[in-house]
Amino acid sequence: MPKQVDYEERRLRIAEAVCALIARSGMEAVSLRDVAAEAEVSMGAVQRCFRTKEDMLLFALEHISQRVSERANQRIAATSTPQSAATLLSHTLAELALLDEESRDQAHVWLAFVSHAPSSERLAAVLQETYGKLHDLVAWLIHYGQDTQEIPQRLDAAQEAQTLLAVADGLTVHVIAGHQCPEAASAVLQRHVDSLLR
Amino acid sequence: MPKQVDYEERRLRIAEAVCALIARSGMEAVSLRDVAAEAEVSMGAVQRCFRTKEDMLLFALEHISQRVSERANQRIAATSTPQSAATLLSHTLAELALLDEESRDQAHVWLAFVSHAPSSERLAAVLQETYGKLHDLVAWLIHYGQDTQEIPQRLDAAQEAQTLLAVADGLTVHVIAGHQCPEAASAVLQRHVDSLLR
DNA sequence: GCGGTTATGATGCAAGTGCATCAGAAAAGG
DNA sequence: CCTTTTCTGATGCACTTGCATCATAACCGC
Repeated sequence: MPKQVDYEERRLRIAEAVCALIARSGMEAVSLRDVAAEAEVSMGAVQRCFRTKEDMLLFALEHISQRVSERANQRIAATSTPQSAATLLSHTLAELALLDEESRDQAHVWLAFVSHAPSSERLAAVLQETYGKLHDLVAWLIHYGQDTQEIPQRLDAAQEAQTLLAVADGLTVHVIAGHQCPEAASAVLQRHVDSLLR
Repeated sequence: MPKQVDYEERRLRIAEAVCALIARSGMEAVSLRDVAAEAEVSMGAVQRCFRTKEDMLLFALEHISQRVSERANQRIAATSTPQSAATLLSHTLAELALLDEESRDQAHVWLAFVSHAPSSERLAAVLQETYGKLHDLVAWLIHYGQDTQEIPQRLDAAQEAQTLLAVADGLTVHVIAGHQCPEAASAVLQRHVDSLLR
């Protein structure tokens, strides 16, 4: 039996390289050569992992989608010390808004993919699915808050989730566009969550 | 005196072509040749109008920034039949969210520029300025609503303006990403404006 | 007309693109 | 050892890119 290679690991490594490149210099700066250099593999290796460039981008998007979702989910599951539903909600949303320094790259990448969704049906499908999951997550958190009496029953969880997600994404846009600093965005988000309570 | 040409008009024509291309197939599909073809001028003409490609993109961004701002401002100024501050606010925001069919292209273009702002300081500057204007506009509208007693005095106009803008932009993102249809987004926006009244 | 100025668009060019190809390296079984 | 099979990375290729060049065309005051 001949040489065997862990393709999954390499794919991940390449996906990370793609994200780093997008974050650093935008999506149109992503070429197979640059990706290979960034991932410190040869171009041939990249081509072996992904049949086409689009496949590669798609995988990278799936990768960061998964990372974002997972991070939010863990934040909830790993709540050892039981927190109030309100803080859980606001922390989760702050995470989803990708405001902190170390998520900045992911925010760039995410936005880059959104803005290219109209030109690629496959990208659009992944985005749609991820947004669906995030919506369900936020809606669930609101329901939870209603169960603990922190959030008024009269509110429609699904509708409020849409608004909350929109606020989070809008703030991401504002930060990337330089219209707001992350701290101000964080405050706006917090204020809006607070307005749901009471 | 030799041939004279209306450069301003041609620049606008080219800017429109750039926007059409971005909307149709994304920002990395914008090449000087394609722009020239779309604008139905020769490549030489494009090069004469803009020293570099970046200059061209910058002009295109300024163009649509101006269009969006102007449209919102006109909506307000041209209110012959005096409307309630509330409907004025919600209509203006619906316009800013670029939800209707004919603004869809502008939404794509806007988002494309935002996602490239990190790689170009000049683009970022234009975006920042435009966002500043839009914020002031929305804040003014809220103040106006407070003057007419439609919006509670206790609300901080500047803060609510940030949130409203974020909701609008977030919904734009959601529509482009295919997570919501324009009608649903419109409803979310309307609901959030309503929550400010009362 | 004519001269002088400006605009035009075809062409050239070097660099970069995604993808295909293929001689050879590497590894594991015989 | 050698064979067999997988993997590698350099190279080639056709194409596109942004930008520079320049002979020619278009124009207007004279």
